[in-house]
Amino acid sequence: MPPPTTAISEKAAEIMDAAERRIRTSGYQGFSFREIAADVGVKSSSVHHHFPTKPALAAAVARRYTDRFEAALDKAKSAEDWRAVFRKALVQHGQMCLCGVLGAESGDLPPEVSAEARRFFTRNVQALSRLYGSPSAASRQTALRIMATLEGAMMLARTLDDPKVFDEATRNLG
Amino acid sequence: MPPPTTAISEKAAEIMDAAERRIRTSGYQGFSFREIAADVGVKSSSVHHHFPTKPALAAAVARRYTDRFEAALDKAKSAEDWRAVFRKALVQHGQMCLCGVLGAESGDLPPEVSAEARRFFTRNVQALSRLYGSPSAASRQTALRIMATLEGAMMLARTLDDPKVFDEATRNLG
DNA sequence: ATCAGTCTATCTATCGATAGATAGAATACG
DNA sequence: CGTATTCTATCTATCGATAGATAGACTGAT
Repeated sequence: MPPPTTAISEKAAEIMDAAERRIRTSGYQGFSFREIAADVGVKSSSVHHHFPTKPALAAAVARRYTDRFEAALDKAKSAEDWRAVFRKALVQHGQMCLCGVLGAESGDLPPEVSAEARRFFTRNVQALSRLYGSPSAASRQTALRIMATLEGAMMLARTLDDPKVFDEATRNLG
Repeated sequence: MPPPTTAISEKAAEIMDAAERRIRTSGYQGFSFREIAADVGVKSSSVHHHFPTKPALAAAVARRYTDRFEAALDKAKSAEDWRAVFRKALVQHGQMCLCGVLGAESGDLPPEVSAEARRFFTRNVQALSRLYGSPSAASRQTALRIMATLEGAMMLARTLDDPKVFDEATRNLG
């Protein structure tokens, strides 16, 4: 038996990889089916075969990103652990948080895409606030502040093209 | 005499207003000369008359934004004052920080535009760090952290479509 | 008469999306 | 078994719309 029957084909996963890379670099408006197709070595019509529309592709990419992010945070016990996960996303790929990019242009995104960006932050703020005791205004405030600092630090580090900026901006988070 | 001879014409200013609004909503890739032209009631060729290229227009808008921002911060004496300026930009116009949007897509921006985004953050981090004593690693770290939190909070508030998120995320900044 | 500002008209390039064809693998049937 | 059918993935070709940009004519104020 081949690897346990996957929901999506290998080619579809390659397409999502390319789309994620492009979106995290240039934003939703900044990628095209033709570019993605060229990245994976097919024609744009083949990309449409796997993902009918641009919003559908972007939403699928965002959903997978959120899933992976939550998996990586599964064992996070402190703000420092969260910082490490964000740091890895920035340094390892040299790129912004996917949902941070989408959030920045959220004023003009197809509904299905902005919904995924919203979902990312809603769920992560909830998870983060659980580290700070029972649900309360105080724990939510702390979670929002930390999430804002992490996302802003990624954006600053990318804009100033210096990963050290992330480390400096996120010292003493908790 | 019309209002004291301005460097740029009134129409050029209108064009920059429209461009700023569009960029803050949709990002650099998300606005076009035709849209801007329609916004101010001219043809796209007239926009080209005032600003030869798209990068030139975006860079001019970013430069003006930085100038105005620094003017508004002229009398800022505390992190709380900074917070108020960012808050006004978010609530009054219901939009992201222009340079926050540009920063998010800074991986694929014309050089003259990403240079303006970089300039915004470089100058503001310097100014902010002056509030925290003589130049030092510590004052710079604090400035970077506060700037990251303010920008991230704007993005979160916009994505979650709730201005209160900004207030919660930026409580106890200093 | 000059000159800034606007217009019409047009160019080339690219966009997202669709149609129709084809090759090959998988599946179902007799 | 072998044959017929269906599915998957890709291709070529094309659609209408829109992108940024340019050339040249017109208008109106100084």
